[in-house]
Amino acid sequence: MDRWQISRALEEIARYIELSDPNRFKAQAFERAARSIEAIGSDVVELVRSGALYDTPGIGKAIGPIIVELVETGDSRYLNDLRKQYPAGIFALMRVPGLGLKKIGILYDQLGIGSVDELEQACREDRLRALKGFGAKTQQRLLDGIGFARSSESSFLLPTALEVAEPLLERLAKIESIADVVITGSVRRRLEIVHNVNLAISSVDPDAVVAEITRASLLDQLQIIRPGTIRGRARNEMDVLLHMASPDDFGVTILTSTGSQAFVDAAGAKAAKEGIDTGTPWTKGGKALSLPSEESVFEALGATFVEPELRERALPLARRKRTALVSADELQGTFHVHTTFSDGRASVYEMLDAARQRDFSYIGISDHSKTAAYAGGLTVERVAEQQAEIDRHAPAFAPMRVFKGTEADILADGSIDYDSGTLAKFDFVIASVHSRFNMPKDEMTERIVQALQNPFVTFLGHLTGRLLLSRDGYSVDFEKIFDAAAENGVMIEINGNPHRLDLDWRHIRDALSRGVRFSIHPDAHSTDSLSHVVSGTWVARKAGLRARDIFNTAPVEEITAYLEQRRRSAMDRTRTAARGESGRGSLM
DNA sequence: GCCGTTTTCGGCCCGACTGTTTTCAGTCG
Repeated sequence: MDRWQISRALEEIARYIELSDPNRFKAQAFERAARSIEAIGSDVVELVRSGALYDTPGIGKAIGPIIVELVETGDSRYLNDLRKQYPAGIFALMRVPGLGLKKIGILYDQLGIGSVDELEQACREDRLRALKGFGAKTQQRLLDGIGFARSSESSFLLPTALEVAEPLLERLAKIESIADVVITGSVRRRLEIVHNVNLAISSVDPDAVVAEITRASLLDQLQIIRPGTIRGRARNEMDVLLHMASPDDFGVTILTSTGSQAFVDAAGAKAAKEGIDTGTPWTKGGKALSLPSEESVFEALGATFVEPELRERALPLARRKRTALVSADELQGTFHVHTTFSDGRASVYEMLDAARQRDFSYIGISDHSKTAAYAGGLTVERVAEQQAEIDRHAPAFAPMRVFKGTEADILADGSIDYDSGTLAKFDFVIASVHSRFNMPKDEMTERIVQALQNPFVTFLGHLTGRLLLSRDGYSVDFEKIFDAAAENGVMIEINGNPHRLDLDWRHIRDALSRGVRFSIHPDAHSTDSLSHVVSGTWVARKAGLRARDIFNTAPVEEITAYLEQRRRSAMDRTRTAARGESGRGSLM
């Protein structure tokens, strides 16, 4: 077991303990141990062998032996015993909004509720109200949330689907009877939430392919759902669809199984116009066409290749200049990176090192501001310490430029969580909402617009605050915010955290047309999550953005000049405003 | 369960919000 697997096992134990143990600090101890194991730089096997395990923070005489057992046997009796006490899948109840582990524990102990179906039944029979801590309102709210829980059950974040699709692709590619295989479907279109994984397979012997997949048990519950399409189940319960094609049909199968349906329909219409009969195989003038690649299909349609990310809707297919969508390797650097000064898991040094390994020519560090106490937000004194720490390490990473920033809370009244004097100490300021999410739309819009007018604000962070599959964004008037951002020269962040992907690509075109500029940020809380710039790039590509629409594709000189100029002008404006104030008799 | 220049017990990042209560517990960020 590697440290990630061990960390997941400890997390699972923590969840079970929280179900049953009134002492919440016990569960928290396992959570902390899980974080601690993730954070170790070294190999966990080596950690156990050397005995340094017990020097690791959060690991003592109870958790230590569990880790040793996991390392040595790949299993834990303690965890297995816990698993036996509860029905499999009890944690699916966590998808019901308003249900946490404590309440799930009570529901199971008192009423034997271990699934969403059983919860629904109990609510309809009015049985929850008898429980201490549950009332009529809670019962109704849970009933209302069941639909949401069900709809999210077969929904997966894109990275989860990629974790299924990519290893499967590798294993399929090694099968002798398979000539070629590619990932298609909504995963290829880089949709943020997907319901299944699709692969197109080229083979002259489809029966042999199925036999081999069965033999190697790559998927469970294999089933032919229509001629040429096989469905199976991945270990994480995700549906996988395999689209079989002969080598001459492979291009068509890639296109049709990539979708979207609207785009495929548009391609069908164009085919009809070109005199192509879209049966299997495609024929023209009674002659079968050989279309081994997607490029050859577009060629036959007399149309330019359309990037998969842009295929959500029916585009008119024609010959045109191919759009050069922004690619992740065009990003010269990024901003919005947390460290252990607030809620990040890696130190300033480790983050800078990870940025250098990605060949960034600049990196912007930004920890939370003082109001975000739950995330270890920085007091003004801590800001000074953090900046000193950055200054201490930055020279060693030259010529990479390190920018000192903050992710400052937008408070309920629209003000920023630091005064101008403190804000002036930063190279850049990301302003984000982290509290009071359920404000009425007008108030929330006004709050954000107010923040955009603060001259020190460089970027607007995760505009809607949504968390995919768990929380809708706060309601805002997008047009007003886009206009205010454009007017005040504040860039809108494309937050690449796969749980956020905020701003949504569906809104980006509108923002762009209103003159907004974008910057792709990872919202990194660990060295690994710097890679969220890649998922951020997916969003930008789906919105059709090119490199020139993205701030952080610019070279370091340009970025430095821009940030310096903007900060100077903010300081000038603050001084002018202050003079105006004192002119009216207030003391400064 | 872990931790300790306040060491072997009593704390454990914090606050808003909600629904349940009549002083609080759970959820969510």
